[in-house]
Amino acid sequence: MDGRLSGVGVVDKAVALLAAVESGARTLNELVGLTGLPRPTVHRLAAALVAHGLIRRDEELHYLPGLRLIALGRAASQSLPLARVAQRPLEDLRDATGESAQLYVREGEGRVCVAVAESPHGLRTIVPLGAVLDLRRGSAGAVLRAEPAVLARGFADSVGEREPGVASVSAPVLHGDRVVAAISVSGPVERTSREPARRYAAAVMAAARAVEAAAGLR
Amino acid sequence: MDGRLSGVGVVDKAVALLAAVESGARTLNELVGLTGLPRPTVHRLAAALVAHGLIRRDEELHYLPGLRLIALGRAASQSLPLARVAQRPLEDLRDATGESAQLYVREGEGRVCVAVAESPHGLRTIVPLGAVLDLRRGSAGAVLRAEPAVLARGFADSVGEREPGVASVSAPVLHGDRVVAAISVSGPVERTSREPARRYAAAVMAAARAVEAAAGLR
DNA sequence: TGATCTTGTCTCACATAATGAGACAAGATT
DNA sequence: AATCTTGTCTCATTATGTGAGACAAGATCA
Repeated sequence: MDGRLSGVGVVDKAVALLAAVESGARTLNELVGLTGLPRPTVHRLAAALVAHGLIRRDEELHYLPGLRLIALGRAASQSLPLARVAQRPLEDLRDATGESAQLYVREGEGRVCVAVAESPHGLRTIVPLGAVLDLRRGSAGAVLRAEPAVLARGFADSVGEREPGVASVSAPVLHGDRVVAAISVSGPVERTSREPARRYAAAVMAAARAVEAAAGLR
Repeated sequence: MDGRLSGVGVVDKAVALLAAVESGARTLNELVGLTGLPRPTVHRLAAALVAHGLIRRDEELHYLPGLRLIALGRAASQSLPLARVAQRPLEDLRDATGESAQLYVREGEGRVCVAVAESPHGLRTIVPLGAVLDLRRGSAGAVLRAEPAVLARGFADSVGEREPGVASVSAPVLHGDRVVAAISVSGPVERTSREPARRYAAAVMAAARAVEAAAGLR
């Protein structure tokens, strides 16, 4: 369960249920365990979500993410033109560096991966689309926090900060002087070296410029 | 707003809000108009959803689908192994017929498109991933309703039934004697002719068998 | 075999928690 | 300056969601 509060209890509980189902809970009692809610409450709320297609149940009565979420997820992706427009630059960046490239946007106190281009290597960084990461960690985190030092330099790098063994370099995508997104390359330190910036900073910044141009940001 | 009731009012309202935002409502009053809910209620509920990332607001305070939905949508897709496994057969079917191919599963009194392979033609059928269609219409609807006549024949066809000008042929994907999905080709009647079955039935049924094989259904 | 868990489900008395009319400030139009 | 229209907030009211507990049906035990 994620502990956020919203002022509307039912919504908190319903979202906790969605998160629990997303994270693989299948049986009623698993949902109860994961959310900490009383069983009848889980049952009733889950039933309500099922009625709306946000949760579904298979023939064994297992709870699963509802198919309605597919369309909602699509709508969310499409509501962010930046993600669509960044796809090409991301792929170029991936091809130029050989490493996985991602686009992140800030979301409250976290950051969300909204576009990816995966490295062809067998050993590569994988950040699932939609993944919510810690805003306090990683080079993309530093960018999205709009750290003055980072903005002055035009990029940020990190080694094993968010996850051991992976290094990354990120650059801000700017709209005027506002950071609207962070574009990153990341890969295993074995390939990227302990000073990934030296190798990748230029390419990442170029990609950021490409995204800005494609998005028509001045 | 979709008028479904679930027994938990707050959930109904929250879902109505998600639907409204999905369908493009951007301002508070648009949400009010679309859902029929009182303004303070919309405001409070929307704020709650924003706190959880299911809705987001841009710098102009417009309401937009929340990025959290991206991950949930992914989870929903992945929870349906059939969709992943059907991708190849769908593409083969598309290539064999030149028309768009879709996989539908039943969801309550509707049907949801869970996988697609789009025709290369300029004029083609487009069914967005996650789209919820009428179970009562179209050849895929007949399949998912498990109509005896359809099951006996092994396929269904329709011309201009769900949407004027488009014809389709669908076959059931079976698990034992249970219909678990419908696989379809559809295109403009100008190309498919008024008797699409003659041309496509065999290919669609073959695709259904391929999906069953790939999914390990006996 | 019968006893004991553990499922999912449902009811219902209770008070928490959501409600929504109304008021407010701040822009935008007039 | 007067009038809409935004988004936002409060607060008295009670509708609404709550969850302990009971139930039936399997599963697993002895």
